Amino acid sequence: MARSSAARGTRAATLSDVARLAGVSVSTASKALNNRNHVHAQTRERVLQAAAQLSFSPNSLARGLLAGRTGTVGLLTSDLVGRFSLPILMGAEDAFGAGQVSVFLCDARGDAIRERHHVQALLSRRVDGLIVVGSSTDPRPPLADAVDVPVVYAYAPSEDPEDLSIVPDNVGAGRMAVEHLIACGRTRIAHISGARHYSAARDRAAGAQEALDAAGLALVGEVAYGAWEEGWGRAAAGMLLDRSPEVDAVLCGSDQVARGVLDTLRERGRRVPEDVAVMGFDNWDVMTTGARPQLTSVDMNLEELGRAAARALFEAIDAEHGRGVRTVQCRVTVRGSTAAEG
Amino acid sequence: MARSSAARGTRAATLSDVARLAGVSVSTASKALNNRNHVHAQTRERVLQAAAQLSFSPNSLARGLLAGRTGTVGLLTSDLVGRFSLPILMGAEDAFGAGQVSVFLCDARGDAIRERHHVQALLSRRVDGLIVVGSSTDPRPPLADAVDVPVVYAYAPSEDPEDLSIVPDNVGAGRMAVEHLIACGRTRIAHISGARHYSAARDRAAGAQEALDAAGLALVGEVAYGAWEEGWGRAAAGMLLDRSPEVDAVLCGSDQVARGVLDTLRERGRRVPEDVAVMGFDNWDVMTTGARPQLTSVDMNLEELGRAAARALFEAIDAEHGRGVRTVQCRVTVRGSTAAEG
DNA sequence: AAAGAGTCCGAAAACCTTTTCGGTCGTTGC
DNA sequence: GCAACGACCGAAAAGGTTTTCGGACTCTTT
Repeated sequence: MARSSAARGTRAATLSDVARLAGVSVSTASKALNNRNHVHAQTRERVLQAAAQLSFSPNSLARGLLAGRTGTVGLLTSDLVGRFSLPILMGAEDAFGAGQVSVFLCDARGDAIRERHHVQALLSRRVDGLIVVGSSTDPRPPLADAVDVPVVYAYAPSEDPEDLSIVPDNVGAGRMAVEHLIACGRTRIAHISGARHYSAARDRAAGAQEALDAAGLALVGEVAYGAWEEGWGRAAAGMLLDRSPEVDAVLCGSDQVARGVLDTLRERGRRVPEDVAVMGFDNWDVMTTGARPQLTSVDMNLEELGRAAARALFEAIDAEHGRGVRTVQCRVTVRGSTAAEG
Repeated sequence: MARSSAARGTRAATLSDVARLAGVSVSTASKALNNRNHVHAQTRERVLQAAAQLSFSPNSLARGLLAGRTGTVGLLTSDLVGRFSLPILMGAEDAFGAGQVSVFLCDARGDAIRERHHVQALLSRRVDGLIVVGSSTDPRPPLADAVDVPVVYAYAPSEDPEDLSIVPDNVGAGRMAVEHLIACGRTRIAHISGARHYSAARDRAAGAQEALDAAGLALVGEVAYGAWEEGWGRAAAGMLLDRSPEVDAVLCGSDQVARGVLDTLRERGRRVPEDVAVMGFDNWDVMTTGARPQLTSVDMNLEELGRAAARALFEAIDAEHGRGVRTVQCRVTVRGSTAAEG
């Protein structure tokens, strides 16, 4: 008895068992189960019945060993707790799940040693490909090991331009946000962002500036960089109102920052959206729908990003491996904090 | 050429390649790499060098096929986006990651069909065990298929008491919370909870009542069941203050509800924690640290729960399969909303 | 009746590793 | 010098599946 638990039965049925029960050879049983050519209908029926009776399920290990393909991919993330890797992971699982692919999940915790360890383990399990999900949109070093399967970097691009990376379009997101505010009739727009050393913060600000330039507008004050926290939003909004009371819209670096800004505006007696429109980034539902009024936000389309990464990996497995950085479009989700009727 | 991408090299090195390069047989190479008995030190060295030169990594499929053990487990979750499955998943990955175990991640999206599909796929990949993570603490039906590997249910217990389930101690959490409030000197405690049809809400309320009884206190008003949302917290707090203005502490069903309660208290001019103490459940950092004042909360110890599930699965694989429902203790994380000096 | 065509089935190799068992060689003790 | 023994290495089987190839059988055609 290899398995020791009393609750569990004997070992799983094998193809030989099915063949024996059906009174045919293993090769015939295999062909019958895989709908291969030239098996008598009656024979096939017997085999199918035998397989059902034994609740046979083919051993993927043996199959993978033979085929040189396992139908598995590795998903290497850097911060499972993080807010961003999760929807990506979800999208990837989604795109794979329909087919015959299973996903190995690994969390490197931002530790290079652990990452190499995981990569080695995945390679030894003969994954068909790898998706590497970063924890911020800042570029990350490529995998340390030589990997003989395709790799797609998601969210954080690889520093090596020869690698294939799929990232959100932060510049476009900034542009879209300002365009939305302008469409709402706002002209005196301020920008309270997150931590300056994040490329996401700088890219969004750059996109916002593009849209302002295109409309012949100027930002109210400077971009206020700080932290991705509500507290920063509250503090920055206070300073903004002191210095530039004429502001009629605040673009915030994240939904959390926006929540803080909303709090300060409320306390200072500014009505949202009548006096000041507010919007954030990320479209994190728990932040946006809990806010008063509900928060307009730019959705970074992370699930779609995950799906795109999965699709790209499929392509790379089956055909040619792409290169360079591809971006995924974002979209504005309008709620009460910018729409007057909200 | 099995692999078609030009960027990738030829197929991975196999043990035969190593043996050939080292000038020994495959069996000797195997023994050398696995530190088996009776291999000449010099021979072993040659083999190791050859393996390094070819960057050989043993094929886990072949190994698993032979050993009857794959060193993989399936992690079946019901809502990957959800807030609760993630830390559990993280803890499980943590406990496994140290060893030689890899994790297959599957998300059933609460769909029974998809769940069966995933279970079948996992079984065909010959996982050594399964962890099933629910999306709420309400009991869930056991897996539909007969599974010949150990299964551990985490967060949501199985309806079958013969299964092994590991869940947070919601009753204890409610008790702890009230004990903390009492320790802070509060005696007029109200409870604004979440949706009534969640066992988590009812269990926490029951635990809270136990602690009140033990202290000879009565709840202010009834338990206010509603929804797990900030909006409900705001509304319920308003009603509470209208009906029972003497209240000096509000225990909230979740951190989100607590955030709403805090908002209303602030607007009504009640100081927190001086006039009214507030606490929540879940200890969701983004909710607790963003709040003003920062929110005291009961941490459900979900990562520990994930680790416990992983450990229990290990035991079940190696030895005997446990049964019944085990609970994981919670702990209070004190912040400014109950501690006067915060 | 014989040959040919077609239909179906089975034997065997292949995938890669581990383990068991047998074999070779040198050495030691008598 | 011979037997026994120890140290080391190699052959082979096992694990489960898929695929190729050849063989056997049936049916048709001449």
